[in-house]
Amino acid sequence: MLKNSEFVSKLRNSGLRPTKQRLKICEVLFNRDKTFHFTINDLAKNIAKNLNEKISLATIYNTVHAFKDKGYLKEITISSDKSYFDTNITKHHHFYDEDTNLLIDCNDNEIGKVNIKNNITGKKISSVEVLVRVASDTQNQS
Amino acid sequence: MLKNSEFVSKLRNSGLRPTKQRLKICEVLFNRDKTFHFTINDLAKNIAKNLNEKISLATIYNTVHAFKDKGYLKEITISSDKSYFDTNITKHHHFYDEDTNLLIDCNDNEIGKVNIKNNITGKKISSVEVLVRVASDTQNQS
DNA sequence: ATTTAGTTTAGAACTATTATAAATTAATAA
DNA sequence: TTATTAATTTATAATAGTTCTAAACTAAAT
Repeated sequence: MLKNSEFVSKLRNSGLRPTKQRLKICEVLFNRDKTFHFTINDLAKNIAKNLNEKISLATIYNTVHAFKDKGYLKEITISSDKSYFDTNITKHHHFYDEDTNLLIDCNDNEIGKVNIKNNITGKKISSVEVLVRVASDTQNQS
Repeated sequence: MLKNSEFVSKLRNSGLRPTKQRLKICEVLFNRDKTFHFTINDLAKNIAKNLNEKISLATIYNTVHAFKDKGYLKEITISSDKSYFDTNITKHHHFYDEDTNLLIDCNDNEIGKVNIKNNITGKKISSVEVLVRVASDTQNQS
């Protein structure tokens, strides 16, 4: 559990003013034991339900994007209509459960290092992401 | 170069009527030497530019989704606002060039087999996809 | 305390996609 | 063939998710 003052300096250090709204969103996102995967919609509902004061939807969008730009969140796109944010910003891969729509972090025990033998000439690799879609045995798979 | 009659049977075999519009879209998509990566927007512009008769945007959406459902196209989602379709429906991975916004197919010479050591209990893997984002050396990478 | 620049907000605007329902076309039956 | 039927196409409306706007507000600097 991070203290409020830690969020304040975290925000200040990245040139973001530690406003009431941003600090509340920090608490929701980062005061957790486990990685948190969420859509903007999830977050907005969570805030509406658990916080006394309301935060405007525009602010939620602005803040999530600001946090993403500053590297505090990673975006994981599952399909054109499902984009998740992840509080785990380390390099890692994901399982996506098609039955429950849940994203699950992988570690190196689960997916070995991806061996990239040839890169595009003149380019630098900026990220490597593996997405393993899973579904229950009985479902029809794509 | 596939013949028109081949598209007709391809469509009939999957329960889709071989309409004028669908056959035109087949030509645009499948009469190519190389894999074709496109967004709906790309395809709509391509059709508007190269075909004499117009095809309604709704039909383009319907057809691409029908082809995807029948397994003639694969969807590759890059980010929440960029979804590509791929005429290469074999299992393969992609490079995504962030400078040019181009998607490039990988083969096994470029990315080795992904080693999934532990799957989620009770689930079956429906797909494994690797996306390698690349950008020119001088750009700032994410 | 005053000023300045950044932030929040509600609601408008925009964009991509899907839905609707009438007109058209393909397939089937007579 | 022609008539019937069911699928498809179409323009447009509706929807949903996100971004924009500009006024009100707030944090930081003077």
